[in-house]
Amino acid sequence: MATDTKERILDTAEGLFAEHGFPATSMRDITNAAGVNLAAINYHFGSKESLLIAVLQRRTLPINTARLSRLDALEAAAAGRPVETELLVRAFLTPLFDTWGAWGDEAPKFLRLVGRVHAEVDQELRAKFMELFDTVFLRFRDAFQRSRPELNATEVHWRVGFLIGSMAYTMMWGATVVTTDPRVRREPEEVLEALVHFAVGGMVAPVPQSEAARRLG
Amino acid sequence: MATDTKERILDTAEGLFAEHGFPATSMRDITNAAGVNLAAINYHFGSKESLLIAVLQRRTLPINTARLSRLDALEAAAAGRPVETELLVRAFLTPLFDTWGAWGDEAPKFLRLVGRVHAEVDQELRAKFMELFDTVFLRFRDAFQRSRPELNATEVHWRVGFLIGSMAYTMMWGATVVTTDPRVRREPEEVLEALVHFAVGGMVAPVPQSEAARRLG
DNA sequence: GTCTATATGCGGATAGAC
DNA sequence: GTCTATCCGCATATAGAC
Repeated sequence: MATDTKERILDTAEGLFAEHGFPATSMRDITNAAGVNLAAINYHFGSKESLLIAVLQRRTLPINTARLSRLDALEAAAAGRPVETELLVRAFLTPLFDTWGAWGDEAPKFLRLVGRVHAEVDQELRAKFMELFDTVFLRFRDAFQRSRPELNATEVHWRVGFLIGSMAYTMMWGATVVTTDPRVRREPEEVLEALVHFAVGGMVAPVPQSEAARRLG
Repeated sequence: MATDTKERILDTAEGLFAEHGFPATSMRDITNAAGVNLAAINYHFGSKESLLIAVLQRRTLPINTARLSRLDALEAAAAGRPVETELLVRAFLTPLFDTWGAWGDEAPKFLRLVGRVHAEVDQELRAKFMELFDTVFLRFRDAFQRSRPELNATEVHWRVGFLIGSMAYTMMWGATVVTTDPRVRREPEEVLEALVHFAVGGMVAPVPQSEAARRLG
C-alpha cells in the first residue's frame, strides 16, 4: 500500500469498487479503509466520480496505449497486407493479461473492476473513460475485417464484440469464481491461452454454407 | 403495461434496473414511474432486493428451464454418445434469443438486465438467483467436455465461461450501442447467428500443436 | 390494498479551524 | 494538506389512517 494519501485513496478505491461496485461503495467506506480523512477525496479528486475516472485511467491508459502500439507494429510489418488473425487477437489481449502477472496481488481486483465498468457504470460516465477504448475498438475491428475479408461487416463487428465480452466476463469472474474442480487451472497464462484459442477459433470460423445460401436467397 | 399494481411494479422495475442498474435505481424512481404508491413495493415484495429477485426470476426461470429441456432432449437422442458441439451451443443460446423476438419492446431492456446482473449485483444477492444457472452451467460444461474429448478440463471450463461472457456482453450492449455504420445489422436473428458462428468456432478450436508440445515439455 | 406522514440513517459535499 | 463539524437531500422502511 502506498504511503501518501492520494495513492492510498486510489489503491483502496480500486479494491472496493472492484469488490462492491461503484454505486455501492461510499466515500466513507473508502476513506475509512484507507485510513484517511473523509474530506481528502474531495480535496484531491474533486468528486467521487472523478475519483473513479482517476482509478480507471491510471491502469487503462497504459493498456490501451500498448494495444495500439502492438497494432501499429503489426500493420507496419504487414506493409499493407492483412495481419494474421491470431496476431491481432494476441495484440488485443496480451497487454491486459500482462498486468495480471505484473501487478501481483493488486491485479485481480483491478481486472474485476475493468469487467465491471464494461457493465455497470452509467452511460455518460462510461463514455468519459471509453473515448480511447472506442478508438481501440474501431482500429481493431477494421484490422480484423482486413484479416477476414470473407466475412461481412455485420459478422466482423459482432465477433469483435464477442471477443471483448469474453474478455470482460473473464476479468470479472475469472479471478474470483470458486471452482472446486481441481483439474481447472486458474493461472493468468493458462486463462490467456484458453481465451486466445477460443477467440481465434471464433474469429476465423466460417459462415456455414447453408447460412450463406440463405442470405443470398 | 400491466394494469394491476404488482405487475406494473415488475415491468417498471425491470426497465429501470436495466437502464440505470440496481443500486442506482431508487424505490421512488420505480413507484413514481409506475404511478403507484411508494409503500407498494414493500407491501407486495417485502424489500427492494426481493423485488429484484422477483423481476429476474419471472423471466429467467423459463429460459433456464428451456435450456435444460433442450439439453435433455439432445442427450436422450444421442443415447450416450457425445452431442454435436453446435447443437449444444444452440441449445444454450436459443432460449434467450427467442425472448428477444417474442417479447417485443420489453425484450431489449430485460436482456440488458440479464447482462447487468452478471456483472453488477453483489455476490450474495447474485447467488440467490444464480442457483439454477449454476446447474445449467455445470450440465452444459460436462456436455461440452464429452463433445470435445480432445480438450482438457481447463480449456473446456474456460471456454464455456467465454461463451457465457460473449452472450452476457452482447445482451448488455448489443441492443443499445450506437453504431453509425449502416452495414452492421442488429436484428436478433442476425446477432444470434453471428454469436453461434463465433461460439462454435471457439468451442471446437484445436489447442495449437506448439502449445500442446510446450505442455508436455 | 392504498395512501400520508414520518422515523432513521447514510449519501456526497463543504466551511472553516488548525 | 488534514481535520472536525455540519449542511442538506435522498435512501429504505414502517406506522397508522382510510
